[in-house]
Amino acid sequence: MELNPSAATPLYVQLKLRLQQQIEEGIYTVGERLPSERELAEMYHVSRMTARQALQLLQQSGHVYTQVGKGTYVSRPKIEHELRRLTSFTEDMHNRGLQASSRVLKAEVRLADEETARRLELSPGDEIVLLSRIRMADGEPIAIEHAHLNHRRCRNILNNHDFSRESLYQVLHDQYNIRLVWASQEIEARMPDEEERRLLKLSARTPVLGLVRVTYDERNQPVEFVRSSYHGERYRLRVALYHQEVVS
Amino acid sequence: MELNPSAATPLYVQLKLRLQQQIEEGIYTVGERLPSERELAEMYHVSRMTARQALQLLQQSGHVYTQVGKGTYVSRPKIEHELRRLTSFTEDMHNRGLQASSRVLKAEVRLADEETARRLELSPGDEIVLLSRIRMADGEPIAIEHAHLNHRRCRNILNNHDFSRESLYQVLHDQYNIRLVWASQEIEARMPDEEERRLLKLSARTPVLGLVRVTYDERNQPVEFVRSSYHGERYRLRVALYHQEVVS
DNA sequence: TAGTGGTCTAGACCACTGT
DNA sequence: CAGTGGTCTAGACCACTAG
Repeated sequence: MELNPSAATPLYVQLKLRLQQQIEEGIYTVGERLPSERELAEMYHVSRMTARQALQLLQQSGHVYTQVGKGTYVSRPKIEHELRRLTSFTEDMHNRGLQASSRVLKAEVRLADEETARRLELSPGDEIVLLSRIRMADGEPIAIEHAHLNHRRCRNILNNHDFSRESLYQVLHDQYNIRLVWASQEIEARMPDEEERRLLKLSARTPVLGLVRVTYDERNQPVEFVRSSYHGERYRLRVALYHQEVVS
Repeated sequence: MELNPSAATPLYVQLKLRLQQQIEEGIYTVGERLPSERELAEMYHVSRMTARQALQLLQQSGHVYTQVGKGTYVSRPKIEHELRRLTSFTEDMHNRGLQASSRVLKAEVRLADEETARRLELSPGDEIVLLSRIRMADGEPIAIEHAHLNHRRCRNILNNHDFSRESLYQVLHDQYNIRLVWASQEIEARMPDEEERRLLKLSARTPVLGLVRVTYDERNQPVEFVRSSYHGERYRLRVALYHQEVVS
């Protein structure tokens, strides 16, 4: 029942997690009203503002919804919770219960062409890192992925890593302290070119899902520009869309 | 300079909008530090908590980012801000500078088949509304869209509306008080069937972008199940992905 | 050392919901 | 009417950052 005021995690986060756990355990069921903000404050010996912050986190994560004058209620569980997240290929396959592996096609420093420069907001001729990989699930080729990075942000990244095993996102985070926050993604259906057909072992009439993604850090600076082609019959992309904020 | 304490919009929203406007006007430029929370509180005669809430809104909308011990800084403007949002076809086309129009293929009440029942969390045989439309941009067919709704949530919706002109989302909101909050979307590349080829005027080797979307209201109850096929050469989907909250 | 954002408290008034 | 969430105040202490 008690929260730990001297712990490193804030009280409102502790309370959020506690309530989330109780919802997941069925102590509070779908549609049921949670204790009011004032009751929670009393139960857990915190101020009402702290209880309120916990409930706001729960609301943001989709576990509860509030009704003015009535109370806070448990939402129906969200399916596919992980859709919210920007995931790596490895995570994505893991979520699907498949074993991810990769083969590196190219890993080199080169000069940015016009499109890469535009997407990464560089000048043509600036140095970039190109990492091309075939992505496989349970040994079957699923996608070809060409990732372009601003070389200035990740010097020597190709020297110390084996990207047939390591995650690019993980390395960017751990070694270069680059946190990827959001991505803009364009998706199209098209017929594959000769190389794609060969590498993905596509039959004559199988299209590919073409993705172009630019990933940004917390300052909205482009970090990564990826062009990838997914096997039309073996891959289905899943995303979540949200209706945004009341304000503005 | 002054905020209006007696206005209907809360002070922190007023302040958020004020700051946002100043950022957009270039009064605060990219990378520049905003006044501190305490300074804002003094400048606008509000408490620090109120100023803080305004800054949190600005952060959530991607206009600023904070650094502990340093301050709050203006982010680089986000391109394609509208990606965040769950948009209707009409809005989508409008954003692309195209004129949207529709032709209704079917509009009827029928019994749910197995998949529709599963997606809308109904029992097979429950009544649903089926609305099938061809979507056009500047007169050219872009997509075929089959929308399925739980008939219980929107009785008589087909009697009073002309969905070749009206927006389904608008009607659900205005007349049935249904607010669509988020959607789970599956995307695939595939070859069209005979009907799709005919209706979308596809050449022999043009694939389609197949979408399956389930849209949920604030209680996470499924409202709409849509199956649509987009012309592979005339349409490119754009979405934004986010890396989710620090807290679990 | 001074200033920053992050957390937390203990109050207050408001509009809205149900009985 | 009593209870609810939404807003707002005026303080406080903390860990972190910079000069």
